[in-house]
Amino acid sequence: MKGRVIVDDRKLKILAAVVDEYVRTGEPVGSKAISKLDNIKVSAATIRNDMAALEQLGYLEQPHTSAGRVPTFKGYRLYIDELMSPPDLSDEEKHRLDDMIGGKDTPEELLIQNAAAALTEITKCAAVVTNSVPRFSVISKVEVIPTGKRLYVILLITSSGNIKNKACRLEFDLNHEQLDFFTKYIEENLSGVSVDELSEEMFDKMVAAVSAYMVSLSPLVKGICELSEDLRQQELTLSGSENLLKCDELDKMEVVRFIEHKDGLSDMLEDAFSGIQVKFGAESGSFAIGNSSLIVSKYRKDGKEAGSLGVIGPMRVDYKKIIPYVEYLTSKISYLMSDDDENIITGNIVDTDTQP
Amino acid sequence: MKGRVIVDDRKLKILAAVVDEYVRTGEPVGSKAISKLDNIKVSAATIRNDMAALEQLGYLEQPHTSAGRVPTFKGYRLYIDELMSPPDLSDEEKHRLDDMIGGKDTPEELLIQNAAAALTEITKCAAVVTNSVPRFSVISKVEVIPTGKRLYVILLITSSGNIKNKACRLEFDLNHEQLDFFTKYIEENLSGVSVDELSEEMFDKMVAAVSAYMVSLSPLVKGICELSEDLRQQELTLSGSENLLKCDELDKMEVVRFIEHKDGLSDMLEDAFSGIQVKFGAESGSFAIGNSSLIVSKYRKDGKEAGSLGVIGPMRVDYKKIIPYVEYLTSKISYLMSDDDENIITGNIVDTDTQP
DNA sequence: GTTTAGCACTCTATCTCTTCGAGTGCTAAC
DNA sequence: GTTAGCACTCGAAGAGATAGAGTGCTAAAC
Repeated sequence: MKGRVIVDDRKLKILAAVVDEYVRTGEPVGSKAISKLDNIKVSAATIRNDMAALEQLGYLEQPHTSAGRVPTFKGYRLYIDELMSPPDLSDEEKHRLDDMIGGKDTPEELLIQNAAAALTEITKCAAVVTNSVPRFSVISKVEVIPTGKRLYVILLITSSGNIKNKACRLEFDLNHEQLDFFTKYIEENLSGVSVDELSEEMFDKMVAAVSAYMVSLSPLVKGICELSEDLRQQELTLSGSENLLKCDELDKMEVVRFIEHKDGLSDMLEDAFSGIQVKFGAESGSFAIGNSSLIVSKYRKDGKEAGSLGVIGPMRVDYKKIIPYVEYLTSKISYLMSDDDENIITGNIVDTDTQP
Repeated sequence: MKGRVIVDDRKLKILAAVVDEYVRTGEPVGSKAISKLDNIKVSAATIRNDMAALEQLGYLEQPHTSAGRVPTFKGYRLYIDELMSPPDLSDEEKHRLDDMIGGKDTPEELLIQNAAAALTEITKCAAVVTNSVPRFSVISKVEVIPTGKRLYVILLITSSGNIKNKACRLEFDLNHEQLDFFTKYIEENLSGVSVDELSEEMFDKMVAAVSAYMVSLSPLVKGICELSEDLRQQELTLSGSENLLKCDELDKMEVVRFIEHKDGLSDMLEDAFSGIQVKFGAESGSFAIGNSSLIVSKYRKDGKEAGSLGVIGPMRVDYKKIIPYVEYLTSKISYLMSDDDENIITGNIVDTDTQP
């Protein structure tokens, strides 16, 4: 074994070239192919030496002795973080995306669905979106509405316009006074509370307090508790998953299991910090697909993180092309969802277009 | 070519045996394998002749010249409609199912979800259920709840316990009187109206009437109209879809596309008439999976069709086993959903005999 | 006329063997 | 430090060869 291997500029250039070629062709890349590239001036033999060094450093690997090199995920990581410079989208591409996702009057729900559809179509990968996360919203209203014999509907509304309801059957009917007491109590305890703060213990206490007044009220509190769980649960939509099955480099069984259970996806999306990020299946314990990569970015609503938008594909994916798309879409969605003039509370189904 | 080929009893018996064997083993069935069966007394040579005849008639086919026979979908059709006699479930099996789905006090929603889960587990196929269709239910309550500046939540509740809500933004805030007027008007016009009767024209008329009082009320009516459309739309749940992906005989791409879009499934379930039915993907244009089969039956609530329950698997599926399960579950669900004192219609053929 | 035994034939799946070529690492020369 | 040349390795792809399952047909038996 020789001494320390140094990563010089040429080696990085070669690494980038290998990744580009591999992404383009899907075949392991040999020294000869690299030497033919315009921006590489050295001979195949030199490249061979450098490639051997890059392999020793863990950036490249050989499927078998007499094959070309393939980037390792460490190689991709370096490529993405340091070597690659994705070009800007052309105006034409931007307009195309704009047309696909909708405008200010498009409901948020539809906006992110359209964005997912656009990503699916353009990238030929799977797209994943999460709903506007209601974390930063607060409970704005709780109603209990009698609808039949011992039957009540609970209505929970948040400041972000999320509405949940649930039917609840009690053992006894409530008279006006009791209903009033309950509604007041709940309003006092929940109004203005952030969705994030709602906890099981909190509801346990409320059950205790309410039961002291009237035992048979506790199912209502439990109902509200369940609704609040629904609220905290962010919805996640995976679309274009058939594209994942078309990828030869992904294990079909893993893909199938992933499509079914979406293991670890929610965490992966949640964990992402600001800006665009690329994560590899290999780097994450929970995210199930081995050779996959997730390109994800969070969109914002009125300056606050509201949800994520991402593309799932094989590790061998055209990052240069996809990253600008995801970046553009998230910023566009952030813009479309935010209110320039006032802080309007728009729910996922609010119809702002009120004229006939 | 010889003269007319006659389908005698023995040929049918052989066809049935071929289907049974094929279902059991998954391999093309040869004459020898059939001749070894206890209930077949003739020699392999005779069976060969009969199988050739069955092939000529389109009931069997050969994957290639020197392979055994496989049933065509026409063969399955004959088998299912005429030849097969599924055994009754044992009491043990019935109890097992009873435990799995719940009892009279289980909410309807949960009841059908449990039934789907049971079918998924037992059959190792996918199960599909549709919600109790609220067609026969009536609007029992409409509420309009102010929740913010010019923001209202509409709540629509049906007699069957279905609850829908929607946020709606108006151009002006309503005062107490206006809200009262609107609520009264809506209650008068919609209370007790069956979900089935709700029509676009009806709402158009209401928009006109309400606009005469106050133009900016019309978004509320439109909101209610949209909710009523939601009500009419039956919900469809596909569970255990990973089982479909495990089937070698189904095309993975088709399955994934199907899981994602559920093409044609709704129609297939809706089309079914009374009693248990088996449909093949090959027979239907819209239903997407080629070699699949759908075993479906409708359940009833108080004598009226309320929803469907079915199993989706490969055509090579153990009909003898699955059909009794689906039959039992639909009749059980029909029973559980209906009030005991009313006439209960059970079984695959309408049973006018109502005594227990 | 129907059924059966026997036999030649067909076709696939599987294995081995060979060839081909891409790509490498190493060495020696520049 | 770079390059040309060369022997070597290894997998992919193709060609037989073989085995086995199943058939269709014929002629004999019932």
